[in-house]
Amino acid sequence: MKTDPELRLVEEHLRRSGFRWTSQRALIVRTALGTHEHFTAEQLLQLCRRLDPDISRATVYRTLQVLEAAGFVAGLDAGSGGRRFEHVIGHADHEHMVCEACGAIVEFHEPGLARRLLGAAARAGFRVARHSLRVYGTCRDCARRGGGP
Amino acid sequence: MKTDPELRLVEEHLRRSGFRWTSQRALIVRTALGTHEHFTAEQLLQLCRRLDPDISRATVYRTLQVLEAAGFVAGLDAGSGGRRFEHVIGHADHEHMVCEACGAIVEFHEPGLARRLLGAAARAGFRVARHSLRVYGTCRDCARRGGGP
DNA sequence: GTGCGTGCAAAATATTTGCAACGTC
DNA sequence: GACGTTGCAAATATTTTGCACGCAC
Repeated sequence: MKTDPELRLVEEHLRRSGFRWTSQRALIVRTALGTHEHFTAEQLLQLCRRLDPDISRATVYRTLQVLEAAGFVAGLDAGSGGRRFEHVIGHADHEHMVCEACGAIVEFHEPGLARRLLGAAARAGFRVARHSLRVYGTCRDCARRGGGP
Repeated sequence: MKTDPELRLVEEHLRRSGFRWTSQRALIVRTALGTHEHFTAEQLLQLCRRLDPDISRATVYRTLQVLEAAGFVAGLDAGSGGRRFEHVIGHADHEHMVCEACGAIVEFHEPGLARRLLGAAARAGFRVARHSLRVYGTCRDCARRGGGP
């Protein structure tokens, strides 16, 4: 099995924070990290169950809380159908475009944006922990198909 | 009662879109616009009930769906305890810094940001309608007082 | 008058919690 | 061995829906 440095990073951090590292948590974290899409708690549960059919829904929810508090996972703007999550590691410095026609979420990278935010914040005496940028509109396909607004 | 131009704007738009303008919708929109920051559906319901104790939870939910589709209200990253919403009107061309220690919300303006977003989006074939940028961290006062993270 | 919108209550979803057993430190 | 974690099931919380009636258009 691939030794995933990101997995190690999470393990390291959780241990240092006084959390225990269990096979369930490893599975959940590995699954979350390996999921490129944005997922709901339920979807993550189903993915995990492919490898461990006995894992409990409650464990997934509880682990997501831990991971969110630790900053390894972040909640997204949810339409209906439950909260969406994404893992944060390795996703540094990217933003999200949300297509309002088809619901697709496209990631994009805007170089230097983070630096400029830090600069603007520093001028206001603000210490930045993280940020959330979301661009709403119409994606290429929907614009072509429907014409859009 | 104050004639709220933003309220008029919403009414105008909804009417034009074929929705009916009812006393309940007026109350919900007025309340949402008058609410400073994020609220859950339940909180909005309680606020509305101070003025109309008979308004139904379902009506608030249904109206929120309409307002969200129309772009007057947007879903936020939800912690636990249900989706959070915020109203969108009047938020043009400035961004928000949110202090996680005291809850203060500081607005700031980052010149050229909108232009760069449009550029990045255009490269991806994305047509931008609006965006939402939120910077989370510690404000000057809280950093000085508590030290922060 | 024609429907959309509303209220109510019930249904469907989503999330949290109590507790005994279990596994990590 | 102590104590955080897990699974299960039940409890809560949140959101949606069916239906009869009322109101905006």
